[in-house]
Amino acid sequence: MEFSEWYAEVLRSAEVMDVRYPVKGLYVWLPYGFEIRRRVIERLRRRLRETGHREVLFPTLIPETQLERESEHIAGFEDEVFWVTHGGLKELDEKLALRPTSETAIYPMFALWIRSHADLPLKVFQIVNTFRYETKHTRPLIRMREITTFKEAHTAHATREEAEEQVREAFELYSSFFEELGVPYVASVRPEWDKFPGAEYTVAFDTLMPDGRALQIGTIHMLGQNFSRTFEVTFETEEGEQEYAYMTCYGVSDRVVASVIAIHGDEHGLVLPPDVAPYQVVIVPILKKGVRKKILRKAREVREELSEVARVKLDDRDVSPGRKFHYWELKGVPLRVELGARELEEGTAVVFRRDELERETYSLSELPDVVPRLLEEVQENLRRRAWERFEERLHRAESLEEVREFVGEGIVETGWCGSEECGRRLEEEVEGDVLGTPYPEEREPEVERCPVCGEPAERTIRVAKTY
RNA sequence: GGGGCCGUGGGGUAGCCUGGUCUAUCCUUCCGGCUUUGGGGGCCGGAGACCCCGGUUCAAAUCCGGGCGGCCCCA
Repeated sequence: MEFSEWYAEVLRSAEVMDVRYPVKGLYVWLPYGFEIRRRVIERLRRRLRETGHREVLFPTLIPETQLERESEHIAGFEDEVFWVTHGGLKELDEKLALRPTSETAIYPMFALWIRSHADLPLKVFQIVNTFRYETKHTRPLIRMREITTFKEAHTAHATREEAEEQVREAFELYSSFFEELGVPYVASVRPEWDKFPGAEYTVAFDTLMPDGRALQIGTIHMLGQNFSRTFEVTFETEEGEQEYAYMTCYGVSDRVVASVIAIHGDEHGLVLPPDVAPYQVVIVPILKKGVRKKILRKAREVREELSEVARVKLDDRDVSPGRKFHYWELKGVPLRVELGARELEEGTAVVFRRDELERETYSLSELPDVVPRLLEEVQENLRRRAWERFEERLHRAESLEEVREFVGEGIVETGWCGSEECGRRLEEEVEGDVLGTPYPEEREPEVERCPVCGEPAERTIRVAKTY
């Protein structure tokens, strides 16, 4: 089955999202999907807090004059901003933008909050929805007009070095976050022509969808003093001078959930990493006349015991076991415990692993030890498997022909002389997008020559078809 | 930015070209009942649809125009 088709089908049948909301690019999170989303958010929220970021919440609306203060920034967004133009029947004196991103909402407040070097560093984050007037093929969680879960952090620092250090911290933070979800990635410094509007440079994380196209799943922007100059974010140094703050911002969107779904899923449906699975274990009692009550009683016992070590669901609906098996596989529950007359007699249970689709029998008494161990194994196995598949599709190419050959089926690395002209030519020649150069910066490029001009390569450059 | 295809119960579809027994097909789903339950069980009964607006026509799911929505290809 083709990826788009599979993806749409899984979102629907596993009840992640309902795509039937009657506005293009807007979708409804269903309870099951919402639980996955919530767990993904919580993991990132915890990491941000642990690294000293404090959570805030800014308004959704940004006045036009404020949004347009940074010219380069607004130029990058102006054709995709949603505007609120009326209050009731009255036209507003000043239009209000639905935030396409929050820099211009947040930094004027930074200007008020930051007075002295003692106020720095300032590190905040918020988890909000943002809006983009997408005109082309929208897709749930991948390209939406309302991004429902933008987890954006904004920081201000006294020195460039500290801001650079913050970029590295953000890189570590996101790397471990993606690792935890088993989502493989490469981090690249985006080319000049594709950086965040208004930033000095942008580091982006890209993963690969099953169809071979790259998906940007996170970005880190070094803003330098660009925005602090525009928004007058100044502080008094120890020497008593006024100086502009050095700033960074970074964010991850709903796409991270899309990548978890797409990367781990299989022909049976979702395969959820135990860390973010709403249920980690489902108990399916196999009821038979006569012993029905006994089996149910035992199943409840098992549920109580396992609840100490995992999130457990007992499915005691009056439908056939086969149907329940399919249902919970579709939902991606990592482990299934099957309990029937046979097991009851032997004091055992069958445990089925969603990732490998394999069964094994354990004694009931060892289940509380086995389950956490298996959950860890599933988590690790998904991560490892995903990385293997990812690396298989990381290609190296010396010539344009080779780049062209691989560009539809993964990320291609080749040499680059460093000129924008060659970068853009490369995109045209191979019908792909330049993702950028490796971050952290490599010592020597692996490919010796730029395949476009033939000059010695200064950097490795990555190309892929993108979403 | 350019081009193409499509919209029928909750999901997937037949019908549309050639307007009229369409009182709209089939599968699935859902509800009630009985019977079942070790990989989507069976039987009986029931519920549920022509995207919206306008036009052509005696007559529109079907033809025409627009809107909204979806999918695909190319740049």
